[in-house]
Amino acid sequence: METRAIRGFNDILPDQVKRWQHIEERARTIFEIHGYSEIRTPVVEFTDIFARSIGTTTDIVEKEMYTFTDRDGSSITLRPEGTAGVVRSFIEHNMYAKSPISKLYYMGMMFRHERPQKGRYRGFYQIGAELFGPKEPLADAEIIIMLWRYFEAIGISPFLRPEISSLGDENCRPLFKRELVKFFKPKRNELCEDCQKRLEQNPLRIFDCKKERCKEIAEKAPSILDNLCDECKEHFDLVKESLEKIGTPFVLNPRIVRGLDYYTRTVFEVTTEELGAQNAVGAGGRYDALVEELGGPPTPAVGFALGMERMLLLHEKMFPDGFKKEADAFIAHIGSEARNRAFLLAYELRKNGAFIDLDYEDKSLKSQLKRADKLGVKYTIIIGEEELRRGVLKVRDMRKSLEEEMSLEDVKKLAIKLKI
RNA sequence: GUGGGUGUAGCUCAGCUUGGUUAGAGCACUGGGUUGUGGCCCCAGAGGUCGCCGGUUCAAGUCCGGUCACCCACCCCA
Repeated sequence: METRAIRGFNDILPDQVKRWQHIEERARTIFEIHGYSEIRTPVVEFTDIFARSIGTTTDIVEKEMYTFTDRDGSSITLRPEGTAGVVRSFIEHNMYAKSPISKLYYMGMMFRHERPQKGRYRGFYQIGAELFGPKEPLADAEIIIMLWRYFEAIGISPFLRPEISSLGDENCRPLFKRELVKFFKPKRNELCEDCQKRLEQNPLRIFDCKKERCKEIAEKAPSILDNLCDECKEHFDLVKESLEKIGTPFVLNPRIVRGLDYYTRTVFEVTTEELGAQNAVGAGGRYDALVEELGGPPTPAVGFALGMERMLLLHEKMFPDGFKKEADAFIAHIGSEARNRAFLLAYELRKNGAFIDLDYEDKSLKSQLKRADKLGVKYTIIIGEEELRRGVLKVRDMRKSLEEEMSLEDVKKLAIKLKI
């Protein structure tokens, strides 16, 4: 048996974790000032929850889910995305009865059995937000504005292209689909094999095809944005207007097709050129029918999900220098008596909130200073036998190579010096 | 699920074309040069199932077959 992680699942090692924490911490602060609260839902749900929300004919449900039979015979699935579980929780805890509006965000691991490649893993992390209750376009706008604000806050917005569109509602979308079929039918034989299938099942997806010929044909196809019903058009116009007022950038892309079936009206996608084929960093939209479909009361909603690993790749590009918390000081000691005293001092300083490290064994002063240097500390405290006798310690400024003696007992004064 | 590329030290890689002593380099690590002072430099040391299995051969890191893993792309998506 080889000792290794399961294919497509990665360890996030200490060197990387600081960056992860930074991205997560920024999400928390930005989302919370917009009124969102974190929710943590289980990583497994009954399979049915995902099948009903994501759509039974999507690739995710058809061939990418980690589905198991539980001991009682029920079918359970590792969550392939976050919205379904949040919606389930929203319904189960009657959140709609407690408040007309619920604003929730989540972060955590998702699971899809896909072939791994750059920016795509079987176990991956998403950060997402969901806004339940308001049907007004201001809600769509706010969530997109918050999303963009977040990208700016973590510094990756220069890499990103925000695109928005509308998919219409139950009135105009079916009509548009019929229009599309009417347009593509005569050119059926020129389309690739996949697109011929899409023409039957979900003609909107032809817009997703990467084949040159299909793209060429699709270019002349009618645009959903010209075929919205009056209500949807007004809604979309108001979303755009609000974004413009705030100054949140966006470009119209009437060819956005989401991979999940539940979206209605506003949809958006944030893409990048920097990541190769997996170019979607975040995406979302409105899903006014999902809560009701999963057994809740009719509740309009809008939300998004972001790919952590993809944001991280961009963040590394933007800020290549590692994110490392540097120790405030290192304590070097000479002799076993000094070592015990150093251990005690470390404890006292840490009680004062300082980040202190030291060696546990008796090593040469040279090697201890070497380690202090590697840690990048500003100060090294030296306690030798001689210092111990005189009740002092040396504080060495590693940058300036200057040393200063201080009392071994006056920890407060020492702490103040270290935290300059 | 399909195609291509790559697997040699902790990391980045050379060696493979043309098989031949104890498989190398740089970085990192440990010790020393300084009996108590880091970085730069010098010296020494430690560290390897050459992904795995099989075949060819007197002899395989090197050639052949298979297999697994990783990466990239298709597909799909965050």
